[in-house]
Amino acid sequence: MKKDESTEQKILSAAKKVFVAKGMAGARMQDIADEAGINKALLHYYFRNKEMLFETIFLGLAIDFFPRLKMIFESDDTLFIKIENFCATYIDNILINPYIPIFVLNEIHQRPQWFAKKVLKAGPPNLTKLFKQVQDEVKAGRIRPIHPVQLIMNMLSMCIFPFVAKPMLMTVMGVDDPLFRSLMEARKTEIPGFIMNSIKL
Amino acid sequence: MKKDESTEQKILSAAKKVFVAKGMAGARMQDIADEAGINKALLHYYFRNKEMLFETIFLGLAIDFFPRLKMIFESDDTLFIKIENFCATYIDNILINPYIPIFVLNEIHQRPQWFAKKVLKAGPPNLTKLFKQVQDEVKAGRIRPIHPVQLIMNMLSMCIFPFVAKPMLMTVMGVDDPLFRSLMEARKTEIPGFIMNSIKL
DNA sequence: AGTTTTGTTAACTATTTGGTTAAACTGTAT
DNA sequence: ATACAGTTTAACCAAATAGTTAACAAAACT
Repeated sequence: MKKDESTEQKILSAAKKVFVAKGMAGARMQDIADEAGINKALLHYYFRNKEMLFETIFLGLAIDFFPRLKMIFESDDTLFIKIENFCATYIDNILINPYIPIFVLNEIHQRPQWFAKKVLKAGPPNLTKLFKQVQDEVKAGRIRPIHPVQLIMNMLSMCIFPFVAKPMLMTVMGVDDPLFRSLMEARKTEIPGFIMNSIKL
Repeated sequence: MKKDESTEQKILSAAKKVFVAKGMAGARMQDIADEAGINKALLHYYFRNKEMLFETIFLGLAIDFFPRLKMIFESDDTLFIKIENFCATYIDNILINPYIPIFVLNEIHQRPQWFAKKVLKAGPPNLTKLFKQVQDEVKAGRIRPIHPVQLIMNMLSMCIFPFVAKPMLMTVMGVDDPLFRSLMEARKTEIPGFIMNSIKL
């Protein structure tokens, strides 16, 4: 419970924490109330029901995130700069809240249609420009031939997956928290380097 | 409901389907009973409670999976062959049940300690040999310098992440099911190629 | 055939959980 | 002070859900 925030802010912080940790299905309204240091009825005073509170949190995360993607992907930078920018920015942001990706991806998996509807309404990042840049670089003979979707998938995978799989990787590879963090810091430049080495001719 | 299976098998199939789709917290014993075409009490006759049924399913998936990993990683093949083998085998297997990775990773995220205990008991794949191979290749000057953990993370990420993020990628990138499948088929050789290009000197 | 064991069900119980109600409290304007 | 709106709480309710019971059916055993 944080003292100096307004009740609504306390609820939002608490809900974010509980939803991200346990997911929509696993989260309990009582847990959120406890975490916020308030009565459960007060939760329903501010947010009519669990669904609305969840939607507020989930869309808050998405709304916070998509514009950053858009800015990078739809900018006028070269492909190489975009890749560097994305990896550094994305990893930096996620390091602050490492469990958001698994939460978001799992909820999307639970309700793909609901997500698709919300995303289309919000105006998703437009990838056509980025795709065209890849195709142009290929045609110009500056990079090896590769399907733009495959390239973007590779980049997204290498940036996001380690966070999604953090507990598994730590167990199976015997990595502890500080090492994980420093590996991720390193990846901000490792991944762009890895990609460049692979596609540059 | 499948007719010609034993009741226990019907339960296991149904439970796997429901747990993988909805996760432990979201799955309902009634759903599993319905899916198996039996009474809910019969579920408790075969499996004392939800926790035990879940454990059976989850460990079944892990037990089915780790040995395959071990075989590849602990074999005597060269690093390059291991990478090729892993990508092709892994993607082939996951294409059959594409939602297992997000299910498994999410449950591990919910109960990292429980998972760590189970994994240590089961004897997890030993990566030291693979790590040493990477270091040797680096020393011999056959590949660019790279931390083995980073290389393995890159490979795992590119193989697994697209399945974890399937609904999001399909929405954001405008990919449909057949295209997704063919992209994944292509990745069985694309990923090893991408990695080779990046690290080969 | 009769008896015991195993498998199956309908109906039930206990608990968890999302949500409501009505009363009490807090500050503010009259 | 008092009336009043907004805020907060304790107590409560109803639905959902995991798990139990007791009776019944089928199979295996004598």
